[in-house]
Amino acid sequence: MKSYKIPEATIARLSVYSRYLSKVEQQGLELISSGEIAEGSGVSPAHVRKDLAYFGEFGTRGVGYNVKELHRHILKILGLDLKWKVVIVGVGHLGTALAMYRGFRDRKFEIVSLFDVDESKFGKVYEGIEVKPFNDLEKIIKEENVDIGIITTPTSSAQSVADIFVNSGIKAILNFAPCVLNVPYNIELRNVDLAVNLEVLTFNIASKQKK
Amino acid sequence: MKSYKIPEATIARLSVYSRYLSKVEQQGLELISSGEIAEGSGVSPAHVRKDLAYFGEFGTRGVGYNVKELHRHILKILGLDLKWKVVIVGVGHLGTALAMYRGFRDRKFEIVSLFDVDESKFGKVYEGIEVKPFNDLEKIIKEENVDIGIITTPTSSAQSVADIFVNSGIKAILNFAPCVLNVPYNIELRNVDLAVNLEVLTFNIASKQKK
DNA sequence: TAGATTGTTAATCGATTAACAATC
DNA sequence: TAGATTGTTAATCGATTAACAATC
Repeated sequence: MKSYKIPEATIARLSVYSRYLSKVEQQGLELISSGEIAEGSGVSPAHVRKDLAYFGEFGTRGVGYNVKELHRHILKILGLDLKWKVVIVGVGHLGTALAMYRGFRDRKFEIVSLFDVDESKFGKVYEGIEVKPFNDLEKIIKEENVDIGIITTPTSSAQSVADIFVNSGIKAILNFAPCVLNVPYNIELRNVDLAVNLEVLTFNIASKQKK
Repeated sequence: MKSYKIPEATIARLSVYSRYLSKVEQQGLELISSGEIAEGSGVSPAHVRKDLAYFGEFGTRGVGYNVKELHRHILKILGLDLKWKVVIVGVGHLGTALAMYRGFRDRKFEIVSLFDVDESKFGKVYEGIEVKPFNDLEKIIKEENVDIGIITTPTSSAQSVADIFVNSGIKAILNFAPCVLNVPYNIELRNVDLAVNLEVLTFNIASKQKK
């Protein structure tokens, strides 16, 4: 693996390629070209080849890529050959939706538990995942060696959840609360702001209409 | 408004600034500097000023920005002074979560209806929003002049939902199904792939560990 | 005037794309 | 050899950042 910095957009695209390859593999196709992957993923062929080139040579010139092999390589690159333990804090609609989200379950993510402060939710089970008291969060992260924490609480609690994550030795945080979290540089943090997506669309529509 | 192309990232940041300004406005603060907005939004002060500069001059040199005024300006830029009608197709966990999502309701988005093919869901009401038969989708979009359609169906149905959206004259689509949709160039399309976010994190953790 | 902070320019940095040599 | 497609380079494009003139 080469050592220059790899764009985050490249990683996001690799994830998209892998999902498409998974579909293609199920269809029994053996060989695929960068052009076909590009079409199936909504990017350019040059993009596909460049993205892959960061990590090695996976194809055969004049021929293409072996679907199965390339798929396995990409999963390995993304760390998806490993099993990842995840907890979700905040058992609202979004939290439970994520707990049951097929896109997470199809990969090797294991959702260890859900957590909430609301006593009335304790013990509830969603698709085999139990809701536990927020007070047990730190203990369980340590015991189970949880890798990733997902925050789906209201904004007001997000930072304190993040603090507990950090103290418990979690490695990465996926935050759905629309706020800026302070975490040490060695913790991977990714914010997903659902409302931003709608607002980019309204901007685009509105600017068209103004013309 | 100047006419050179505005980066999409700028729009996404404006949305974040507006949320922070909303908070600051509630606290009763009147003046704010680019540095403070930057800190509250997790970006650099230069970024804040550059982003705003695409749209005009909203501050006073040596002084800063009037919180209320700037907030109103940004909302206007994003098209959030208007009311937007939204439908959600696919009443799974994610669909209902989005229907009830505060981040959407706090803005001026009006969720007109939810739609599903499953008869047993027809007539159910989530926070005042009724689930209607998928067959009525086209009719209602036209009748109600719906602006934005959200897709939270399984991947296999996503394209056919998009086709109906397009035929019904919807202006923008927010797609949560992990697939590439084909829509005419004049329809605004935005894909949100929740699993990609987790996979960017696993890549980052995995590459650290390999070092 | 001195201090502060914006608006804008120019420099830097990084990502995308086109093109082609390598090679099956 | 001719055709095809990768891997890689170099050119282009665009976004970020630093720096500073403008100005309150």
